[in-house]
Amino acid sequence: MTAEPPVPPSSDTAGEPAQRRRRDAAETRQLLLDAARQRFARDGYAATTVRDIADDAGVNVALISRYFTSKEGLFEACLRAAGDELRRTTGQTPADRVPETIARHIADPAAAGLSSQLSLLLRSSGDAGADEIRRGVLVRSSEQLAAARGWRPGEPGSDQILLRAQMALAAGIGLAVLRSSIRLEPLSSATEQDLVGPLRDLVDALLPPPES
Amino acid sequence: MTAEPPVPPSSDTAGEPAQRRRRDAAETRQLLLDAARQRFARDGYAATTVRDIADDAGVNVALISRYFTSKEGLFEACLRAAGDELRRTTGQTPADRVPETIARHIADPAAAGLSSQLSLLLRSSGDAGADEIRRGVLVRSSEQLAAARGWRPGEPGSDQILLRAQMALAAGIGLAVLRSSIRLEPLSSATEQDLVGPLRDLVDALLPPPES
DNA sequence: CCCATAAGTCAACATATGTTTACTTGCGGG
DNA sequence: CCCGCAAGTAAACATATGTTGACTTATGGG
Repeated sequence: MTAEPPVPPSSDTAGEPAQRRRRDAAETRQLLLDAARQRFARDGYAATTVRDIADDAGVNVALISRYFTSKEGLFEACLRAAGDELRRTTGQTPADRVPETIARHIADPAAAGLSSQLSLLLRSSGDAGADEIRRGVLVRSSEQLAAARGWRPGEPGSDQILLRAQMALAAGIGLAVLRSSIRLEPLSSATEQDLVGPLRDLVDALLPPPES
Repeated sequence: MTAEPPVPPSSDTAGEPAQRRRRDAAETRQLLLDAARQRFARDGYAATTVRDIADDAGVNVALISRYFTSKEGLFEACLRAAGDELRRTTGQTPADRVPETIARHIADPAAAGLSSQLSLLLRSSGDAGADEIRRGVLVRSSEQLAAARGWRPGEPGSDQILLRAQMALAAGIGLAVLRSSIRLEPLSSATEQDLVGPLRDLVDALLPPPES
């Protein structure tokens, strides 16, 4: 029924390869990962069905079990990928550019951006393994942020900074969810320009730059 | 099996009535509401089963359908209750006491506190009706907070304040979830004392008091 | 050119879950 | 005291969902 033939899409618009090789395990895996992250981030773990994900990715449901063992395994893979992505994007940000970086990535209209990675981090599957992974990602991220603002693991008054970094992280995650999942207006349609000012105030108030 | 007889609990410890009348529709309804709010806030809508809720409340599953029509209806009732509770607790807070109030209620060890009401507000059932209710609660709350800091509906530069109030709300919600659902340490075991300082910094930076 | 094998599909199954229907129980007014 | 009716219970049902195993098809080395 309306067989949708292979239709080589005559790549004219897309800058990316776009031409999907017809059978490519690695690419299929990645398609599933991307579709899953979006769904999990937006709707949560339990509300997302494996059939939804497979349909979004344009592949068969059974491949989820094949490539990721289970829905749970796919979720864990998404968390790990979010951890990598987070480390990559915020990794070499100069300490004083943190608010701009967060603002730019959170306001990113492309749904593939950091926004969905952040949202993903507060979704839980109830599974202990996944919870452990997420906790690790969050701890590492907050430590990274705290370190950029003067936190040193052992130092006495230093744990205050870590706590404040986690609060900043919480603010970023809450912001991402209220914007992209809940779609609260006017927050949801605020631009990067609108967000960067308040975000700078927020981060600087929570985490004053090391010396001034 | 192990019939758990009516066991009149010889009210010695509890300050509240505690002595449950054996058949009381209003009380049963409230028990269901409380149990549902806790579950929905902690685990999300889809991950919560009506049997979980009924068991927590100590009543039969069928009563959910009877009193709230459906799981969806119960969820909406929880959202409405959260809206009322939020208006009540933050309603008559003097504008300059906002951070303390938030800190006190978020740090509240009693799980019945504002913390779970806030967490509830980012859980979604996917139903349009529930989404509308939640959006209303969030909008009213942010407007209330914004008004305490100088926002006036029509005024030109005033929408900046509303945006910032929504960011503060997002921060509070993210904080509540990371603390109570995700249990991120050290954030999770931070006391009210630990939180009030950073929270004051956060709110004051985002929403400077009207005139200074 | 062929076919072994990896990549992908299909259909069935077991189970968990929201909801309903018929039944039982205890409370309170007459 | 007693019975009608509200409050509560138990079991069954339909469906949605994660997973599996047998089957089909394209691909690329020999």
